[in-house]
Amino acid sequence: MDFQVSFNVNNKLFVKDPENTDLGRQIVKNAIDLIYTLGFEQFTFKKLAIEIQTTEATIYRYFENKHKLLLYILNWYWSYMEFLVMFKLQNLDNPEIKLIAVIDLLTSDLPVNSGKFDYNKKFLNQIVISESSKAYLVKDISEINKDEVFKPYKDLCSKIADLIAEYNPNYKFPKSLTTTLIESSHQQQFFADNLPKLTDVNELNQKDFVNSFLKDLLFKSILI
Amino acid sequence: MDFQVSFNVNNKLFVKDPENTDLGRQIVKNAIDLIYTLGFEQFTFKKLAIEIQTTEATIYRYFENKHKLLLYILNWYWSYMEFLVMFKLQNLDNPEIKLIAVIDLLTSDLPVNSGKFDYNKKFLNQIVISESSKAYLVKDISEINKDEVFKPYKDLCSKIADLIAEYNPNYKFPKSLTTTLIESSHQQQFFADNLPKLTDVNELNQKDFVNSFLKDLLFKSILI
DNA sequence: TTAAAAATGATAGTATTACTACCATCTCAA
DNA sequence: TTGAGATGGTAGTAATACTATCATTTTTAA
Repeated sequence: MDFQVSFNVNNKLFVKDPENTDLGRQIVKNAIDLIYTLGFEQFTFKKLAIEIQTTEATIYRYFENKHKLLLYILNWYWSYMEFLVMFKLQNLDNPEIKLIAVIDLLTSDLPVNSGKFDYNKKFLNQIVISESSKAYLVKDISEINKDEVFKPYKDLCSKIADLIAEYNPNYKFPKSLTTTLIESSHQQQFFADNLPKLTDVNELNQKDFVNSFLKDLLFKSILI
Repeated sequence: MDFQVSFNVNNKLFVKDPENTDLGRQIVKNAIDLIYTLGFEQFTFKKLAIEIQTTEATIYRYFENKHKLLLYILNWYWSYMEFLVMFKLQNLDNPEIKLIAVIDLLTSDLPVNSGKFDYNKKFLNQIVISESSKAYLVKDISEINKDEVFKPYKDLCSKIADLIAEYNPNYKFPKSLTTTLIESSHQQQFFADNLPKLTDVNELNQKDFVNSFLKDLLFKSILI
């Protein structure tokens, strides 16, 4: 199996499309590595410029600021995730099995190969876990929301919410349950790594623990 | 009913205890107002100093940096919340009623009066909703965790987790469910305000909506 | 093929942030 | 009344988050 996946990430997120040039792809790839290594607060365009041996000015030609760059990376992730969901669900028709597949995706690492985008998927996963809420927990959210920068996230959520509604049309909170599952999958992984007393991780590995917690939460909530 | 509540907030969080002086209390009070108004990213000690007509140097005599000040404020909140939980649960012995009382607390505004601490409770609530995850989603979490700065949060969680275990001793994820409920209560309020399509808010007001969602989630999960 | 256009590099500069240092003053308590 | 502690005021530094300008290189289109 070998194919190219490509998404059109919202063009409000960049000044110049980084997918079109070597340098652009270098910027995104190394940004992922650096944000993972330093954390978003310590990450700067200056440090990134030094890393790829260019200048700040050049990076500013691609992205207005680091917040937009983070949004770009997350949008790429959410689009890829939605693609994976579609891909995994094809040929499945039992709603329960579909939902199990979704939870499995939410709690596993991204598959490594996706064509020319050799982003470090482990790092990308960790960024989503540790930094993604910083993309929306900002004072000017209503401004940036106008540019539809949360569309891929919303699309994924609405797809999952539809599966829930399919499973149990009477359940009252399909969307809120979906966002709770997604955000909780990040939180619980973060807590399991860093503040394990806030979780019930045990001898199981973390991914399995989060997976079983989320399944329990989901299926008890939507039980018919 | 009139009484004084006082908590000893972890002394690793300040250089000089702000509760002991007028200026110290001014700093905390106005920090809450400013963080609410500007958001944590735009909030600076310089702006706070101008607001209360003092200098940056003075504020640095109380707090090492703005992250510690945020932690201080959140610790105060979590300690107060634990006090409220204890207070509300006294004389209750039905585990279900206790849990309902907890959810009600998590989804309502703080009571206005608590002695000399005339912090703006509405603002404090919003700060907890919008900024609290920034306190732990940092690269040096394991460092700051050594100073027990998350103790009040952990204590509250463990208290609630105990109630869940009391209700259903066989439920496997009392702690993870607790953190999910708390964090989800913030998230859903934030989404209801800012990205309502990610939720199922309807004609109900937001607090009622979040309240009923969380109760549904909780009691279905721990059903015996 | 050549000239124009676009992309990048190099350097510099500004305002703000996140501090630290130092000294003067003021106050309150022994 | 003296002296310790709290605060004010000023200054300074390194880093951040940009913007501007100009030179060079690369691409493209006529």
